[in-house]
Amino acid sequence: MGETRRGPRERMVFSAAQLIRRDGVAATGMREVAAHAGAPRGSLQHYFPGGKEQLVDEAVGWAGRYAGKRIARFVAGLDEPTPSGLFAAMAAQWTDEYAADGFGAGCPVAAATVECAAAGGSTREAVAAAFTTWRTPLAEALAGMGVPAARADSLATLMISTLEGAILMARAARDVHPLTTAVRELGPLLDAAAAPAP
Amino acid sequence: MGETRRGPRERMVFSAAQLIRRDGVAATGMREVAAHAGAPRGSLQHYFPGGKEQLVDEAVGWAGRYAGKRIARFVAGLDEPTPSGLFAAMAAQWTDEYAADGFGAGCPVAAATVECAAAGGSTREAVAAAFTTWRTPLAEALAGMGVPAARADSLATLMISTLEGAILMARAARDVHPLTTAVRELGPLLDAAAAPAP
DNA sequence: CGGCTACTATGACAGCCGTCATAACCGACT
DNA sequence: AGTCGGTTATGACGGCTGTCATAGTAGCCG
Repeated sequence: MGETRRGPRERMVFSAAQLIRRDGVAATGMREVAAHAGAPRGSLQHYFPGGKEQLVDEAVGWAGRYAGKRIARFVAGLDEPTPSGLFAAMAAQWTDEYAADGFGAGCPVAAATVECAAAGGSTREAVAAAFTTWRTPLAEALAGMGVPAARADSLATLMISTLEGAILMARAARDVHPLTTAVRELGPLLDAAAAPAP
Repeated sequence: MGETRRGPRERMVFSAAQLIRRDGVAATGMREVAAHAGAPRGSLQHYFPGGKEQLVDEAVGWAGRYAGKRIARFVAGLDEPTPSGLFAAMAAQWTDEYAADGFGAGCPVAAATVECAAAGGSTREAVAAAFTTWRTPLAEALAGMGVPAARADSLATLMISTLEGAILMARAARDVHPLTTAVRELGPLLDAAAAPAP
């Protein structure tokens, strides 16, 4: 475990991310977050004086850092480092979860983007930062696999775009098909970019 | 105009779709929909006895049919019909809107998916149907351009996934870059699939 | 003219929300 | 022993939500 050893503050951020990626931002209540984290309700205003917006922002930031750190782990787990293998590992995280626990949850950053991008609060900057903390290590990993620096960032953006969209369609259809299709169709393109120029 | 000539019922569905794609499902109130449509509040329970869920479902269905019908118009507008040209036209609809009106709105189907996929109501089936209504004519258009039937549906899924994800990242960053990147990187792959097999 | 249907109008209701105010606990330090 | 800062506890508040009940109006039809 050790999970429950983390302080109540971090547990609430984690719980907020989990509830947001399942039900969305608006449908996730502050009281619900505290209850899910096993934290006292009174701690909410103590740890998050900025209110719900601060809690959502931190949950989004946590998700972005989590995704960014996973990149290195995925690369380390590959037999031979190829862009298509990395993308397949990223998608497998979702197909595995959907096969094991059902299609109940998506990406919390996507949820916050859909619900808060137009509102103009600080959450829009938080989601932008989260995508950056996700894309940057991904682009660096691609560069380390031989992708020219000029294209690495573009392909990283493409990979995240396609993955997010495939997650969306998979949840809608309750079928991992969009995810497996994305891996199959995009793989050759990614590896071709890593091949040494002729 | 002619727009205002449509009955109040259709106007409310249209307004619901517009508000949902901007603020999300939960943040869009019934009273707000009626006001936006210039329709009397009392008509809500008359035209939508199924409540908010019915209204959201119909808004999602409308959006799916709209996207499906746009495919034929895009194809008709191309100088020479190629998969990459079609994808570019689909993305251009978003880059044009974002350039003209800002990044205030996304895809209503995506919003409904994020917020209602876990709830288990009828909306999840509505979003699944909407994606099908969108993907089917797209796959047929690809097949008409020479893409083998077996791959047409996969590429259609890939195109919608990537487009939805790029819309998401574009709104987060307030930058159309993800959309233009998707078109540039995915174009060659799509056209290669339409080339006659060697 | 009566009546019937389609639509509109309005107010009330219970429920949940985020936020705030206030007070109590509690371990630590001197 | 005392007190002080970091936590927790609890209740209240106003506002908004979806939904319902009820009454009212308009217009066609016999």
